[in-house]
Amino acid sequence: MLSSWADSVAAAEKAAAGSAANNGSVGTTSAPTRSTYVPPHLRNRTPSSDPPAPAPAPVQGGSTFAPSGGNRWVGGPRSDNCRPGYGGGGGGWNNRSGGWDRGREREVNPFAEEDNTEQELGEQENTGINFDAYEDIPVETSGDNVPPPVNTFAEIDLGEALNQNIRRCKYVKPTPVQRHAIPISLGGRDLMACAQTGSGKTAAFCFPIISGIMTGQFAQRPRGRVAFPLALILSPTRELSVQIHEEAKKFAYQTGVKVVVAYGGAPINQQLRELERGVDILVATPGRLVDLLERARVSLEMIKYLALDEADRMLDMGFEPQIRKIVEQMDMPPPGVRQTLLFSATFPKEIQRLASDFLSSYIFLAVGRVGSSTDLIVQRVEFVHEADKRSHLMDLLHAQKANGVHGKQALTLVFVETKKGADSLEHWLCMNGFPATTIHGDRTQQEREYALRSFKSGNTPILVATDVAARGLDIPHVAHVVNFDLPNDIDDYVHRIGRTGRAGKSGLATAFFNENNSSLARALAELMQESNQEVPAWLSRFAARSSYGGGGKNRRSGGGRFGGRDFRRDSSFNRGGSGDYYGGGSGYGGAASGGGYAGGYGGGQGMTSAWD
DNA sequence: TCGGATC
Repeated sequence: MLSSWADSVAAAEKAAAGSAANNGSVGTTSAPTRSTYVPPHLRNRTPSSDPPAPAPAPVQGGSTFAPSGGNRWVGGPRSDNCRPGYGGGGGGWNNRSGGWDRGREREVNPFAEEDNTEQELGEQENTGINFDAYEDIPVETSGDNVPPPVNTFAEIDLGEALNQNIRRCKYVKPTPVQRHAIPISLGGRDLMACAQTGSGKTAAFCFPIISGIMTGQFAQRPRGRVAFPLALILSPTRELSVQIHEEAKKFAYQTGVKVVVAYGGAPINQQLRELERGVDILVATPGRLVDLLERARVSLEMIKYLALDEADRMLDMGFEPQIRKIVEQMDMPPPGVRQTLLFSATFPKEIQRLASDFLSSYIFLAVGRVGSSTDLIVQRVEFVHEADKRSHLMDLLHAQKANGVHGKQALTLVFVETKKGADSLEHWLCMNGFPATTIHGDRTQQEREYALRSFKSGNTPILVATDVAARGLDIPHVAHVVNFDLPNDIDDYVHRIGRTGRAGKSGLATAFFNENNSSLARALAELMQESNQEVPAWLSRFAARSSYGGGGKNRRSGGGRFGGRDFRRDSSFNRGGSGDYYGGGSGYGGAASGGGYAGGYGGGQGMTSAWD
């Protein structure tokens, strides 16, 4: 029993060994300060020979940042016997966006660190991209006049600077979502896209935005106290915004397109200074953006592109008011004037209906996950009473350890329901000899980011997390996701298990189920069946017992193999019935042609696709 | 209910 789990992890680890590490890049992306507006495509013409920048003008509101609140930003994270000491080397706010180092105006090469990483990891790390796994991805598009997909980056005119960054990223061929979404976006169309994280969707919306900003003729934007971004990318968690920012900086390197991130929990002054130096693409979490808008430090008047990542989360109960405020009640241009791109792995139909308020004549795109026909995530459900969860987890971890499955190449991500529960489980694991850390909303931002780094590096190979880590985070080498507490919503389950099995690799997801999870039984059983997983008989019995009579609370919403379905086409939805839960079958399959491999880029061993 | 998201 136990050994079979461990074997699965071992298999997952083996398969996962190919994905290249994606260490966060570090550095500043500061364009030289200019007194007059220069179109982005004319900026940074000769970056390598840029003369040293003149001393920057004094920054409004005090040029030295002093953490006025006192210790919150100064000290390390709380000391835990489990968390390695905070030696000052790796942490600190000045580490990422470089706001403390204003004298240095040259754009830092975001690829520098990665080259080292790749060498460290060695060749075997880079041979595992499973190209075959996505030749038969099911794809559905709907809407009027859908632009045809492309098979290579070369077919798209993204401009030389962007093409060079694509080569630097070692992207060889576009992923399915990129093949479809990029031509749609370049065609100026609004888009609602269902695609799993790890399917390359960040690039899918960043490439067209960057390209559009480079080639577009935009009115001159005043420099000064108010920032006028041309593109806005919103995401539901701070860490995800950080991740998108880091990726976008790579894509925008030496294009002259300036990407700035703004999120809460971090000192705002630094972000304000970045904004004052000019911003083309603003990546933000909703709360901090609202703050900036209310302070009149950002105007959305010039927005040409609006992208919502994890769009279904952004439009659910908790976030919708803030999103409506940003999108509808400030100075954002209306749909049809701006271009709107919505991305998520799941798209409940009710949310699709809400989202259509933000869109104009949009195209719906659904891309199945990699290897959807033979799902690469092995899902297991164990019946575990509440009181037995800890010891059961311990059994799993011991079995993994006995199999030598631990450390950097086999990270274990444990999801729990509450923040207190996360702390308590982390403490308990540490007491029992398993190096663990935790990420949740009660920790300071500094602690959260430190925990994530420590986990990614393998330093703390167990991460106990709330749903803050469920969506979008790109953590290579997560071999095992444990749903210690199952979520109430099947979509959250889909997002959680999506932290493993990335980039066409396999992964293992174990869920602890008991009578408290009855309401999830049906949706879980259906999801597992749909993805060719073994459904325990006892779970089927739970599912039968808790039948809701159709499309009630736990409606299937498109997190499965096919990634969703356009609610505009779903007559049963429009009739208010429930009938077709999956919307599978008929509409799928045609558009994604395989083959067409660009070939020429990185060459040889090091080549990867655009998954990460 | 929980979780996340500004100060």
